[in-house]
Amino acid sequence: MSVTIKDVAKRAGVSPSTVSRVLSNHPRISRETSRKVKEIMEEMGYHPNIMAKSLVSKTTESICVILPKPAEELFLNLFFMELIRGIVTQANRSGYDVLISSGGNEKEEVEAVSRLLNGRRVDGAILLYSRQDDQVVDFLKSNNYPFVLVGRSEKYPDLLSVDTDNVQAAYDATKHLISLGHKRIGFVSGPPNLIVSQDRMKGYGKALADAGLEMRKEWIVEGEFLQESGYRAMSFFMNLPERPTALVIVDDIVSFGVLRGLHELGYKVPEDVSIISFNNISLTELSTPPLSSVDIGIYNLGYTASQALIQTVRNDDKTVLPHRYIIPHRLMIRESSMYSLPKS
Amino acid sequence: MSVTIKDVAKRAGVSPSTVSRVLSNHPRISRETSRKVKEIMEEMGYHPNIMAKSLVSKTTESICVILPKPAEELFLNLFFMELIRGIVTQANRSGYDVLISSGGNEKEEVEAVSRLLNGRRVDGAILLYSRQDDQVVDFLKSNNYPFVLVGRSEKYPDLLSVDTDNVQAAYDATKHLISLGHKRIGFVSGPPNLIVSQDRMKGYGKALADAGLEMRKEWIVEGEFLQESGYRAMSFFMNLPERPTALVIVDDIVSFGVLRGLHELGYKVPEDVSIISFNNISLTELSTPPLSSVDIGIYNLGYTASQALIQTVRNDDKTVLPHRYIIPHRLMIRESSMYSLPKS
DNA sequence: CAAAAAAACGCAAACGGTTCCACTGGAGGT
DNA sequence: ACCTCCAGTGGAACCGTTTGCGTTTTTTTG
Repeated sequence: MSVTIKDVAKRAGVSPSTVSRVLSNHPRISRETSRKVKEIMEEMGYHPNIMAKSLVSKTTESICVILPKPAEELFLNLFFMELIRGIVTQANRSGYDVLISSGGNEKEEVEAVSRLLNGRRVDGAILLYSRQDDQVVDFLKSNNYPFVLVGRSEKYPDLLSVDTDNVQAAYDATKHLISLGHKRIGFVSGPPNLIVSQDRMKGYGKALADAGLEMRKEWIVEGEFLQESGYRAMSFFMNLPERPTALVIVDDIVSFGVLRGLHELGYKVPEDVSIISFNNISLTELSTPPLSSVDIGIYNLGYTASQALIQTVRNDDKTVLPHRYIIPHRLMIRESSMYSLPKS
Repeated sequence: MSVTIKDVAKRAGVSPSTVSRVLSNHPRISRETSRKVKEIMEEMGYHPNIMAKSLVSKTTESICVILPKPAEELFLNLFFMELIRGIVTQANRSGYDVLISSGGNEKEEVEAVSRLLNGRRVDGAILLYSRQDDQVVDFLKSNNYPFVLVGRSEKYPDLLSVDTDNVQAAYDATKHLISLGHKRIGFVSGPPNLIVSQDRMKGYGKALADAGLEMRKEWIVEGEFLQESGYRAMSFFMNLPERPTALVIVDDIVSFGVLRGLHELGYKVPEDVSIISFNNISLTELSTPPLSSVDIGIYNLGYTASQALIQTVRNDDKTVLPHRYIIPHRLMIRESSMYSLPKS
């Protein structure tokens, strides 16, 4: 069928071993033989069978990325595209392939990742999200498989991971609003079991506390990473007797919903309500008004994650050296928070 | 190291062949043996080695999707995320894995796809874009590898492909604008070597012709699938002595740029200029004003593509039955084109 | 110039499965 | 009681590579 190493060997009058050694340019192959074999390979259209190779070498030169539980919801987010782009670019650059997998629920995720790792189809995994108590992490950890987490785990603080300092990022964002004179600052959060929601909430609270401002329960709502969440949050906030004048929002996508809600209720951004959110996906600058956002370097997160993982799996002694890579963030101030509250 | 079929066999007191047969539940294995072997597999934590399996079965149960040339630009688009989501979902559902690959340029794409297919790492490929003269298509076609095209090829009309009827879609969109009373309708196109640009332009032209309207060269601009393109198009259009009153725009992302340009120049949408674009990515409904868009069922495109490909590779006699799947489109009319031109 | 060292290459055993073919034992047919 | 047939299983070759070790050839060296 397809031309194998043996065919090449026969044609070149050498042994298969020699051909193999030419392939991996082994030091003890003569210039001459190497040249000749390569020529014949070219001529016969030889391509190494990757499966056979990984069978014996016990390494697949590929990694997988596990999409979070409700891929249907979250996948919509530009966030993941950016991340994947970073991962794929880096991986391909290092000669690795990337395999994408998703599961309808956490159990299916575990099954998928088990099939992939246990079946030796991939060398390692990248997890795009860290839930509070993640079965996938448990699995990977207990089987001692190489993996890197984009985010962080509370249960295992010492994992190989790449993350944003979300507490600090939220702190900075909140402080920015405070510096504009706001005293009543609300927070629109994501799913409470996501570490990222918790961290950002924490930074928000810390900034308020440091400024001597009160943090009111009714100024905090939880939701999903969906536009609807922002929209619903608005009808709630705006019916309050005492409304927040500024909002920290857990994700840009939610901000879009907030924007729409505010618009429909007749409020102006930033005059009536100033807002700032996280991730700085493209499009934040295109909304009206353009959204202030904390750029967390998504592409970079993916790129770094891939790099860290591949470095680990390449390491022969397979010791996963735990390390937390923190990707720097920075505030992108745009119109949605370019308004200082008049002193009243 | 890891528990193999032989370990299980030994422990169960049967031969490896039998274990293998249990795995693929071969008809001629007794209930009893099957039960027992399965029990032992469970107990020992056996997982089949996928590489070994594909080495002999010559099938990998995985496909790859090739990201278009400048992944860095286009990847940004929500379009691809939706598509990939559809592909991955369907593939996983059919027990297939999906491998993502990108290349810096067309040659690298060919190399990647060659490595993957020739190296027997994947069974088939999905191409996300059809350029005018695509080397990847040439490669796949001439090597007789199974693949499906999302889009269409002019060179080979008879490929397995899934597509939108872009001519008709553009026709419908344009006709919609005409029905609102517009006579001066412009077109913002994408890269001219992309079939999709050409088709949409064709439909646009056809609708104009059918309505007896003129199609002026200066009302057509070409660009990229980028916001900037839309932005630039606006400064051009709006400096024309005779400006179009409505625009058909090749992609939603470009519309966002158009919107910004128009906003900065002080024009109102839809009163001064009505616009409609293609793809209906989420966020079209969130812009101000919400964008009219032709929904082309992106997720469905991906889902169908994956289905078609897997069906093909599963077919033993590997004959790729050419077929064009057309995914239906539909107009989503929103505020950006909800304005009838006053009779003047 | 012989011996030792180095260089270049071949042999064969893996890697973990699948599958064709052969073998066994019991059921059914005559 | 003998033959046939078939369900159930085992044996062994093979898929296409890699690699440790041994063998041959060449070069170096005393």
